[in-house]
Amino acid sequence: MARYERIASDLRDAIVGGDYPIGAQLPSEAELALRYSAARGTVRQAVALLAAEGLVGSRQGARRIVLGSERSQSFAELHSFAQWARSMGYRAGGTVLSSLRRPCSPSEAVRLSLEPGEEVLAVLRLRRLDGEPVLVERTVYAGWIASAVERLDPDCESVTQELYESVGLVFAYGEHLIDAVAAGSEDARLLGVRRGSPLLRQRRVTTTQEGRPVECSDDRYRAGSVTFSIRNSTSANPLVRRAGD
Amino acid sequence: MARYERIASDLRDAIVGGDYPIGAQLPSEAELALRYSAARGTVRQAVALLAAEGLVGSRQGARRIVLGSERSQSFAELHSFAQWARSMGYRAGGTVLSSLRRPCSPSEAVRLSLEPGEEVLAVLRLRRLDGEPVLVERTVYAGWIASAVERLDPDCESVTQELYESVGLVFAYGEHLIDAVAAGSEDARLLGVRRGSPLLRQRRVTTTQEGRPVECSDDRYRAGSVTFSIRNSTSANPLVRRAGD
DNA sequence: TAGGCGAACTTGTACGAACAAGCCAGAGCC
DNA sequence: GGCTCTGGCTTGTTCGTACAAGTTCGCCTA
Repeated sequence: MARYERIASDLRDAIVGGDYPIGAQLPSEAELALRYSAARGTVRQAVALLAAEGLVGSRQGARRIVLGSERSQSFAELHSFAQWARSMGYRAGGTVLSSLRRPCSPSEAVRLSLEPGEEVLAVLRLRRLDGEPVLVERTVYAGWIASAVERLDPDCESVTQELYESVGLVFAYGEHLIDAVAAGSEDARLLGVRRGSPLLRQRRVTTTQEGRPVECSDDRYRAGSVTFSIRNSTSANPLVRRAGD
Repeated sequence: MARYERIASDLRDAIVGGDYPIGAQLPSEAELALRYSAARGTVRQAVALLAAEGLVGSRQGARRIVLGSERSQSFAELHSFAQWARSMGYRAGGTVLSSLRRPCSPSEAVRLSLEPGEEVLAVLRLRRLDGEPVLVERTVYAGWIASAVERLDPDCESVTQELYESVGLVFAYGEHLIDAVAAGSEDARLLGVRRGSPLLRQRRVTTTQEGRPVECSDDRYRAGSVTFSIRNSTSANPLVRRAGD
């Protein structure tokens, strides 16, 4: 673990633990540098990490202040339903309802950087939280990873983890589009809600470390089961609003 | 404008302009440093900015790669409906439907760091995009800013901008919770949809530069009108999934 | 031909220094 | 008392250096 990560982790623990309540000031960079026997640049890397997490805010000339005290977790939680569920203390379940190879559609070709008509694997999964169905996942995998996906246990808990362990595949980058839609008849039947009732939809495309697209997915959460959360500031902010499509 | 911001802006333009298509490699830090006559550290700050925006990805040892080419805009866009609409080329409209001083509820007291029962200003606004109603905004302002809000034009386009110009108030930090809900009867009437139809809800709390809460709001978008978008990576990611509440 | 090895390249981490720019509180003035 | 102004503190920006760690690709060998 890098030095700046250690410092960041230390400060994060102090904030989460209440040593620095919301609104309080953090020690100055100079003082932290002294305390950890590190250069000021290293301390700055540490607090930049906390700022990116939305835990602290900073303005030139003034001491850094604590904005929040909730631990926010990383990419894995957003990408992997199972890992998120586990970290929250829930029991995640899942079932593959269908799995089918077919030629990709034009829009899938664009999103997955494939040739038109190239073969993809379409999988429909129902995910459960403590036994309750909360998520319908319609995922399309690029052909080159299809066979590894097909070898997975249909009731496999964490697809992400299994793919890492079996073929060393790492999901590294993702783009996510979030909006609300009405439940279709299949959604309604699977989630146990009425047709037309509100669902939170997350469409995503995930790529490897090299930037190669692996899968795109249309995930629909039962209303009330999941909320997305983000902290931002004038300087840093990755979440953007878009016109509907 | 700082040097690293100039470099970042330059690279961003090149990416958005197609000089570096998705999947392409960026020049090495050393080469960029040479090209811009800057130290490597400065170049690193620049590309870190692009990485935070999700435009490029990076791994130790390998060249940085381009992940996306869409310009993502900042905090202002997420916070201010009018500024976002303008940047997208839409005409934003808005009307204050009601404005009322009342004691704050217990939950509002917590979110706005107020004493229980302290006075707040509750405002109901309907927002339009090119004339079409797309957003119902239920905002609660802390008492200390209430009179400035009441002085605003009821049809004022950008509350954020007006408050900055009239009292110098800057919205600096925000926390946002995003989920889906069914339209209530008031929502349905105002947005022209059926009761129970899906809405995208964004609940937010905004604070000043000093970390002092200014307002909290419950915004509901008509389904299909707006999508939230985020890019993330294994290393940087502020958007998290939460259990429903 | 397939596989392994290594050298060159590239990004990550850390240090130290200097100056710029903004904030804040206390001193001093009206 | 209230206002202004200044000096010290704190964060922001930039430079330069050095080494660590990971990737890539060509070369050599079996």
